[in-house]
Amino acid sequence: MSAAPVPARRARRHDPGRRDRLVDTTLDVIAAQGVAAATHRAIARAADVPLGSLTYHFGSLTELLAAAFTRHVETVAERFDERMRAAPDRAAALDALAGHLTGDLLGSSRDLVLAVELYVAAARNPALRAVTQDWMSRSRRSLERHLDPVTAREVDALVEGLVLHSALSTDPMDAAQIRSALHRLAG
Amino acid sequence: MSAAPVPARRARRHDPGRRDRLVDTTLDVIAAQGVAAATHRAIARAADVPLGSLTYHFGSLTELLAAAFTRHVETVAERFDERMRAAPDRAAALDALAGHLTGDLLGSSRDLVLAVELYVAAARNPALRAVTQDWMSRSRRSLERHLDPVTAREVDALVEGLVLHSALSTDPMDAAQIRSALHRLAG
DNA sequence: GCCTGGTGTGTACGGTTGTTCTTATGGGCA
DNA sequence: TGCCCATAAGAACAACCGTACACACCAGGC
Repeated sequence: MSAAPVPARRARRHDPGRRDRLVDTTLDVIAAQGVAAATHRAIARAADVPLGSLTYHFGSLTELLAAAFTRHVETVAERFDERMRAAPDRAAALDALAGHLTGDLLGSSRDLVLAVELYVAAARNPALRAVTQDWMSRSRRSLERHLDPVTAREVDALVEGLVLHSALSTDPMDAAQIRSALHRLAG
Repeated sequence: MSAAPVPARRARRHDPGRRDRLVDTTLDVIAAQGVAAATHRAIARAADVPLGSLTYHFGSLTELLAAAFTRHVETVAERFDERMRAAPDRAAALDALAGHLTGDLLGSSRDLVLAVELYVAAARNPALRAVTQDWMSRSRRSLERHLDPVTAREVDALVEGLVLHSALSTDPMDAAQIRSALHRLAG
């Protein structure tokens, strides 16, 4: 039995777009287990690539996390601005905002979890704070299509609170309550 | 030179109340460096006790973190309820709430940081989520001294959003804006 | 058809972590 | 007074971490 001089198996090869796939997988891992559990090894396992592939494509773990959160913000902010652009007036904008909250963010717990994880990680990581601030300013700009700057800022704060509240509370507010709170604050 | 058969120095002893002091030191470390950096060793260094002392007094790191956050919530919730009890009517309660926000929470970055760190940690840790939910229900009960339940819940969400917003934004809302937003939502 | 450089792969290293364990010690009760 | 156990102390361990590196491979330009 000397037949196996090559114990190592060299399986898959030629995987173009792997870098992109790693960014998506990173978001999956963060959503499922939190940013603290998003280690090189956990992401490599989830993406089914060897460990070394991560440090090849991304200079550091922070760089990878920043790329992942940037992609997520890009997606959500774009979707939200579309909703605001489509709204004909202020009341419709508030309804669209309520729809964005109950549908996009709170409906899928994935987006909600990613938002909170980003908030948390950004509190200590300057590179991620830039991503968060970009998100804040973009969403405020979208709101200002229909609201004055002061109200837009208040609404933005309420929205963040609702997100957090929904993530942690046992009995979060339902869609009707959210809609009514928004109209009371900005109607 | 065989004169030193006892290389280990056994310094301090008899430290009653060390357990309490460890809880306070844990909060200090979390406030200064975040919950992710609140390791056994970091806390032991800050409290100037040996490493083994931590696992002697607390069965696990999670248990210690829960004890620390519980103490913090106890302090803040008690202070807030005092403010609500002292307010004679609804308008005074809203002003007192604004004062609580701008003075207690947002004024000292310590309380603000601890709140956000707790939010984050609670998202993944069931033991800490219980602490958060206790905080939420206590503060809502305090609010209901002057507000109807529905409004209390909305105000609670806005407050959480304001806390998060202040922690992360480059230009947080000032005291006057906060006061006006509260009165608009619940006045 | 070669050659080459970007890509893929596996392993190793130094450091940090939570937790366990053995040993010392002295304050307070019998 | 003398003993004893709750407390204090420090070393040790296995697991896991980010990162570095040496080597294998093959698509595409010559």
